[in-house]
Amino acid sequence: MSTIEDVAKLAGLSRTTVSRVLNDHPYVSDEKKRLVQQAVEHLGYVPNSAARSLRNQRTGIIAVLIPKIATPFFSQLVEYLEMAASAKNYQLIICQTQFSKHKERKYLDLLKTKQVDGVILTSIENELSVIDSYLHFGPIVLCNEMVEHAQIPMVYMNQANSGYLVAKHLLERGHRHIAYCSTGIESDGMKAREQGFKRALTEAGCSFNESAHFKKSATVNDGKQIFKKIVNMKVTPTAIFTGGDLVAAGFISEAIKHGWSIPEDIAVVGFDNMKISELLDPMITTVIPPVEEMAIKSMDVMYEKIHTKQYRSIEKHEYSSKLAIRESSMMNRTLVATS
Amino acid sequence: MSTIEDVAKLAGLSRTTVSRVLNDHPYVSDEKKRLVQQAVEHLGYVPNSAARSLRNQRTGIIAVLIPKIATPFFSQLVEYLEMAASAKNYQLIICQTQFSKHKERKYLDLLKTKQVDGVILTSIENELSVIDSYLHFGPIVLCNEMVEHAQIPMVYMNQANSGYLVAKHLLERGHRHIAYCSTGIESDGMKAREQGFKRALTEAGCSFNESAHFKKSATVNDGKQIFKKIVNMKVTPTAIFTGGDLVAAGFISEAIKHGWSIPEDIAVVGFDNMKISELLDPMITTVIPPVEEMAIKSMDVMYEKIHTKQYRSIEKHEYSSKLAIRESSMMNRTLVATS
DNA sequence: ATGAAAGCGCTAACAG
DNA sequence: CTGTTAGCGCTTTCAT
Repeated sequence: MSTIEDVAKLAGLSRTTVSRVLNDHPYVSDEKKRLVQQAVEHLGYVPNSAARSLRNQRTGIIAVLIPKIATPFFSQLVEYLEMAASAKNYQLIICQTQFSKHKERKYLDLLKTKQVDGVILTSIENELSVIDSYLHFGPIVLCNEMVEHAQIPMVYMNQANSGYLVAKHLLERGHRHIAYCSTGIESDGMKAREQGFKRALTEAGCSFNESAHFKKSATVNDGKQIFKKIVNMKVTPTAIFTGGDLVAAGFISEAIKHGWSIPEDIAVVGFDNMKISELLDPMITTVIPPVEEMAIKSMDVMYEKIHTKQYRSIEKHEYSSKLAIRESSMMNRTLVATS
Repeated sequence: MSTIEDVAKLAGLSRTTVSRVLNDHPYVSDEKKRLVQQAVEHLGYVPNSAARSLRNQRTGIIAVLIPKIATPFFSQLVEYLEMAASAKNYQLIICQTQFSKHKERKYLDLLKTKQVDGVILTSIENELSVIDSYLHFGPIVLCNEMVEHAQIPMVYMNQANSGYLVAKHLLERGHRHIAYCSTGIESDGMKAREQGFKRALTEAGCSFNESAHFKKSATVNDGKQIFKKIVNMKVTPTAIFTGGDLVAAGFISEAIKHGWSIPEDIAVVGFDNMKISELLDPMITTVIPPVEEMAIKSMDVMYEKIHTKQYRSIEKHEYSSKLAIRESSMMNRTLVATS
């Protein structure tokens, strides 16, 4: 492996000049430039990045902390994050926290050891104060998370609006009795989604029945269980917002197994726009989160933070999701008063 | 940010001793050890990894090259790779090649610049000779790819066996006319899958009809198209191996739309064990690739290569997939002679 | 058991 | 426009 010294010798120049050529500095004569390029070519020289990192105090690497990469939503997010990073000549280190406080802290330490120039958090396991304390060592950007008063730049989807959109859509189709499922994640974002949902109901003069509020639903199986509960309700809802496509899929599959028709017997709306939502029969109406926008913005913000070195700031970058209206909710219901 | 020098000063010792304590070297008195630990604690000192990398000529980072991370199979693979890396105290850099030769080469350069200690390739875009030339700069492990005579360690699934398993299963159910779909990827692995599939047929004295061979099928839509073609065949197959769950899903969805019953009218077998295969009605019989085993082995091999520094070697580590028999093929067909 | 000193490979003052 | 020199933070001979 040849070093800059070897190149300098071969070209009959100093390391400085070689370095200048390599880094496109001005004030180098075209002749020496050529000389250097030839020597570089000849030796197959490539600069050593550890030496560069040490000298420049930057690594060109950003860590992305994720609960589990195989979750469709997150792998999607990572895909866009990687593209955005690549466009800015950054590498991405993937860190799976597995929902562990300890792992999250361990990975945040990458900031202290200067192994990365910044950290993107896509979920938060530790107390805000813990996260906040790391801001001393480098930039952190919250992507897909929002914490009310944190002095950390945040990029997230407008969950209140998402919830509102779904409710509005169902109300417009004549539904007055709509079930709601929470994901079990108790973030500010999830609270906002619920509030947005309820606000739409209130505005429509429609009350929300807490008995139709299902908590901690995230999996296919949860969806199946919810159907079983709904079957036994005295007043069954005419629509359900499952909060996730997997839950919706499980719910629908169980419903069909029991001879129900979707959306005739009950309309279903999911969340995430997973591939599966287009493959089931009926295709599932779902919320499309602004994944690409969030990824690009997060990287932009990160880039800016790295360069201005101002890490602590209250910045909220909000993006709106869209509703993909598909078969599972595609039917107008004759208005019927339900208490 | 404090350095080892600061720690040394505060503890009233030399950098050497501090370094010895930090790296668990022998021959340090317990007293000085304590002194160092106190100083480290007091200053919140953490070693700088760029300096370490430069000095030790190792980064503790491994690059994983992947076409697209959001592909379920790959995100699954990355999940396990990250866990295996983490267990060995390595970080993973994610590189999406987007099927581009150029990007693949660019990322392989990470080996030259010594930004990573090794590269795991999960697909191959460039000529073998190109890849091979990088072995000069560091270890490369092929994970999920197999190239006949390459002197690069390989970890992969036994595709011949996978194809054989599927054909055997369908033959046992009485099928004599089975359609086959190729993925469009022309790797040795894919060829082996096809050969294994055909071998089972031959062994059963059953001939394969090339008119029932569909090429380049990878997406849901491809599956739908294939159904349309099958409908119009003079002799329709009684079973189809779609080579992928998405293709299977598309095929089934289109078939049902046309009033066909699965598996009664045609049995369907997919590949990959994607979540969707369990959610459709009927649930899809599919091949479960040994993802976790491959990930763990790849990391083991990588670890060994890094430490022995013997990068070029012919090593084939083969793992077998399993067949998840589900509804889409769960039916015996009365034996009927077909030409 | 401990320390002094060299050096990993690179870049940026500074001087000319 | 070009070269000399110092130093980023760490580990490891080599002495003692």
